[in-house]
Amino acid sequence: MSVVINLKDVLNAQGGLLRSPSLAEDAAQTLRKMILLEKLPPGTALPERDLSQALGISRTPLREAIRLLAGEGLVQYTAARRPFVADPSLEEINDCLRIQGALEALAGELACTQASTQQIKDIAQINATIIKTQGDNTRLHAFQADMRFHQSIVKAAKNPPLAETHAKYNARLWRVRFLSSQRADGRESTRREHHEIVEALMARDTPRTSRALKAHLITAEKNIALALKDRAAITEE
Amino acid sequence: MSVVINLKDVLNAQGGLLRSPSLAEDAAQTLRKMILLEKLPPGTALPERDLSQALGISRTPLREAIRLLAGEGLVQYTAARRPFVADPSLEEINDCLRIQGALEALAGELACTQASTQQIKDIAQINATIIKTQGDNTRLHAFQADMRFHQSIVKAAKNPPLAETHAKYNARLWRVRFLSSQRADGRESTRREHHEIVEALMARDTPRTSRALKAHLITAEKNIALALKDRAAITEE
DNA sequence: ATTTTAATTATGGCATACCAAAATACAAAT
DNA sequence: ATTTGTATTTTGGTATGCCATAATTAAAAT
Repeated sequence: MSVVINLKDVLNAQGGLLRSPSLAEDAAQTLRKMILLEKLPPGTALPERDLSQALGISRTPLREAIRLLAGEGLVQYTAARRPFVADPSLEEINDCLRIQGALEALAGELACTQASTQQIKDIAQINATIIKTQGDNTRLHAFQADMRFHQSIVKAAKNPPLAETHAKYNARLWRVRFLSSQRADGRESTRREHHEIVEALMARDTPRTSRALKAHLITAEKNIALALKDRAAITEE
Repeated sequence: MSVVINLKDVLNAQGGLLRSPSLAEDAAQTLRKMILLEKLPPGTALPERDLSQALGISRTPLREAIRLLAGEGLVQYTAARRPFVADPSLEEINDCLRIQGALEALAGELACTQASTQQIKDIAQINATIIKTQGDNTRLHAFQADMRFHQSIVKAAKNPPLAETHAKYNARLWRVRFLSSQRADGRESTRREHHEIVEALMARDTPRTSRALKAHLITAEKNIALALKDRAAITEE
């Protein structure tokens, strides 16, 4: 008996490259962006027929896309099972941020013992890039760099389910975090906290890393509360 | 303009009672049980046609059920998108247990400040019942009581997304935890650790509760490793 | 004018049919 | 006997149609 190794399987094992996405996954990605950029504002109804027609696909894959987003918390259902864009209260956002904080703290702890030196260097490198390009890039780019920073830490923890759950909460919090990243005042504390996280990681100091990441998420909580308050003031003019 | 309050909506808001489950949800529950009781052992292929026929439904809701289970990590897909019952390695199980540990620790911390005295009493009560009925109930009942104990703590944290994610990892770990709960030797340490958790909660001592829950999950990790080792020895006879 | 009730429409749940790609079985060649 | 090439079957992805129920509108009754 010979062991057959399929090239495609091997490639796909590495993070699902190569595999052409289904219409449902495409649609989910499209809808995700539309929700996060508030092209589909919170509370918007998502009728299957209209949406599928708008995206040029049939109801079946569109339905599946909506279920995916519901699994991420971006879409909810009414009692009559009608899907709509989730409109999380500040409380719910804070609930999610606390979870994200616990997940990142765990990731940081694991990274202290699991990460390769190269991975820690990479994390430091990403942070250096963030500082250097501060200002000249668009806000969107800066924000995405920040996401990469946190993702690289989670990745260094070498715990795939953790990465998955973390990614889910990232998606769920993307919109409000993007909102809060627009504000200039939190920038300095972000820079300082990132520095502390990198230092703690390089020292492979587990409790310090954990503390630094938790503190960072608490700061995020404060900034988001301020951003939403500002926004509410603007909206009701 | 009058504000219309729909009775059904109000009832459904309380945890989705009343709403008759869809065929997909029914099927998901059926499959969940079959997977967890190893009626569908790890690695089993889950062809849509056969399964839907076996359950007496069409492919559409069956597909949806499979996606639900995939979202919980109970089902995975091959590179060619063929679903099969997940067969987690000991490593992956431990990854999940660490996440569950972090989630429960967070829940315990939140419960210390958020839980009502009644809720903490309830938690203590559930634990008392576990101790009292130790032995005379079937192992399944004892196991379910243990689940209720942990769930009641998470519930007391008053963080719905946390409860949701915790429930997901519970589903994912159900099978191996059930397996390990069959072993008699871990029983005494479980009893002691449960006691410590309850004490810490009643004292509303945040760090102590956190520590107690983390320690409990580490014990679980050890017991599960032993249980899987035993089982492997039996299987290869 | 307001409330009830009936008719209409919109919407999600489900079943089914078709297709392309993957897996399998089988035949031929070496 | 092993490998290669080809036909067949299996399987997931997608589109579509029908149905029951919820939402909406129109009509009728008070």
